[in-house]
Amino acid sequence: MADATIRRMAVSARRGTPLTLEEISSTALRLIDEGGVEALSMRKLAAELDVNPMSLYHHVASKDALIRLICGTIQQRVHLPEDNGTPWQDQLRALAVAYYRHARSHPAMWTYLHAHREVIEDRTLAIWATLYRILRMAGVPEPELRRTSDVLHAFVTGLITTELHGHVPDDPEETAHTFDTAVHLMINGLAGYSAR
Amino acid sequence: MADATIRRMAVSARRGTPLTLEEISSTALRLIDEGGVEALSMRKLAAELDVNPMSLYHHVASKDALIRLICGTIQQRVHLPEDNGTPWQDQLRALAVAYYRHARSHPAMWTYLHAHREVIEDRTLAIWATLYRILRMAGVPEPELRRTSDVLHAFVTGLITTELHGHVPDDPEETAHTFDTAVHLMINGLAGYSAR
DNA sequence: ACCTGAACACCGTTCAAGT
DNA sequence: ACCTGAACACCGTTCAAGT
Repeated sequence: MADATIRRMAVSARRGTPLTLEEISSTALRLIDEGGVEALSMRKLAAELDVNPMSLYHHVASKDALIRLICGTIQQRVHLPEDNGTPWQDQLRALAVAYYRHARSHPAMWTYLHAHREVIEDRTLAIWATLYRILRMAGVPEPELRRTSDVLHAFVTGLITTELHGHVPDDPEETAHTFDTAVHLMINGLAGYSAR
Repeated sequence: MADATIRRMAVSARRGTPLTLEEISSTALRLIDEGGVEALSMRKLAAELDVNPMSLYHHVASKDALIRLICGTIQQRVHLPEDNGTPWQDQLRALAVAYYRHARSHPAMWTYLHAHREVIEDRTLAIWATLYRILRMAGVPEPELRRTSDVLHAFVTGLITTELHGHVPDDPEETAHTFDTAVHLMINGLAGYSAR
């Protein structure tokens, strides 16, 4: 009815180029980055892509499936530090920093991800391999590895969530200092293993 | 139009008794407990109370304000352990356990609360006083108190979030063990202070 | 003072129909 | 194969009207 509709019909389908899953999910992620997960609606997303809302359902089963898809691609995007031969304390810190940087790049999606952990939990994820490697260096005994890595992951997750939603507007100095305190606490806590 | 409407009109207002804020917020909390925050709708809430949806707006400014109200009452409900003269290690553990119990009583609301931390942050809350007291006993120097308590609170929050959304369906033994690991890590981490 | 119905501007999703 | 419009069953909230 509106002239937007007429224009769209005239070009057969949205500007000529066909809709792709990649295009859908990256635009959806941008909307989430800009306004939080609750700002994503299938209708707004379709408008952003200059497409009929229902066209989306030809590429994606539901809004939920779309969000899960985005969660997956985000998780693969974390850049984990390699083993560089430095002491485990340094490597643990580097891992935590990398995780924090990753969270900062898509804060809203990250928060959603960790409040709906059923979406993650893929224990084959590279993060766990890296964490295991570092904890072995720290002297954590094999049977304690899984639990210890779970706990440390939970600690860092809690820390990042707090930092992301914490002090307005954003104080890098304060964040760095808090981060230092946290890493020191974790390293101290693990020190008991290598001492024995 | 439906006979429910006719019945309601006949009794003048919903079963005779007038609507109260208490009744609204406790019913809303029940709905959230049962189906998560996303299961709360003003219209479903009104139906549950056998009232016109718009009547709610006479007691509450918006759905958001209602949720904030519930967040507040929930937070006051946490039962914090008193100083009982035992070592700080025991008291820290007791505090963490109390916090976990509290989270378990309203998991959905608790998760929402900690993913929207702008709703909390009231530093006068009793939890911070208790944490400060314990950390002073642990030998944390005064200028480090705020940051250290922030970090430990973040750690416990992350741990609880993980536990709440973790292993299906619910393994108390595993939870207890993980909890032990976490508390030991924190106590070990803090031990550096009293040693000096 | 408190409650209500109709209405507005939104949602996600189904389905039958178009090219 | 891919896209579309109309429709359905929902939302939160405003507003004028009722008691």
